Amino acid sequence: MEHSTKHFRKRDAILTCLQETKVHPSADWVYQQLKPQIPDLSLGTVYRNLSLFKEQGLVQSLGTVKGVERFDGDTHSHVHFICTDCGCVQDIEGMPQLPSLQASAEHDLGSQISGCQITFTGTCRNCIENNKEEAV
Amino acid sequence: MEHSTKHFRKRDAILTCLQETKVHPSADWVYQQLKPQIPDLSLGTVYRNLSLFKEQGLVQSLGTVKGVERFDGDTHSHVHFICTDCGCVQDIEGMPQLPSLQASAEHDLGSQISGCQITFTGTCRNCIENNKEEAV
DNA sequence: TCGTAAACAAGAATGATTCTCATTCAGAAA
DNA sequence: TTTCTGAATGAGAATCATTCTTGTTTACGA
Repeated sequence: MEHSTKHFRKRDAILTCLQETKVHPSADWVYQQLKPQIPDLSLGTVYRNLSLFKEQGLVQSLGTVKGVERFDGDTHSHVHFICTDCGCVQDIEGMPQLPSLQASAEHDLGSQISGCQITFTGTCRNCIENNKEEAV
Repeated sequence: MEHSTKHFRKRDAILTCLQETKVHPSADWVYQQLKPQIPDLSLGTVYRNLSLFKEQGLVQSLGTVKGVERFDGDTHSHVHFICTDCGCVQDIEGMPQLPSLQASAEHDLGSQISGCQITFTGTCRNCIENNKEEAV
């Protein structure tokens, strides 16, 4: 955090919030999260800074889940699992095939590749449990 | 096409349109495409059938590109390249690592995985060319 | 102290997608 | 054939995430 003058306090708070959570949040989640500490925060500011961070590569977008864009403050290349039921997102560790996959694609397309996004979808453990209960 | 009575003519046309193109279209693209042949087609019908096809697994969604959901009538598991400049989508063939990657993820998460989506992003050849020209 | 540019709040505007409701159609039943 | 029922649809309204606009505040250099 180089700056942190009053001028950047909100920007810094948004980035920190992104980096400290593992929920892969939406803009609105970040807003709701910070609102109590920063009552005069506006949702537009969250959106504005989020897209700024994306440009700067400080944050990556996972695309939209149920119509809402989700972000990840962890920019190292990794794989995600998205529950199509509740919309939660989890990291998948490991995946030793990743570098080779990326290399194949680059070979296929030339050097034009700048990003790679791998997403598995399905039903998370929680939702599987809940669905069982409902069925009873 | 089992049915093709007047009742299903529109539904069939939408599915056929999806399956015959390689552009990975949006709902509106499909609508614009079919409108000349089917003047009384409504955009709502395209959306309605598209989400029906998704449920039935006849069509897969690639997620949103520039805020618009894109679809693929080719449901066999393959990899996509999306140009962040013009928004075009291309298939990437090959990728022998795919089955192994999927297996790893399933091992990691249990048997809950139902889908996998791999997307590379970057700038397509056309846009690279165009950018060069603009720079002159 | 001024002037300028960035950051911001608040709320309006946009636009993709979904929903509502009245209508039409197909196929079964009478 | 006529009636009935449920699915498919058109047209347009409603929704809701995201972006844009306007006016204000802030930091900072001249």
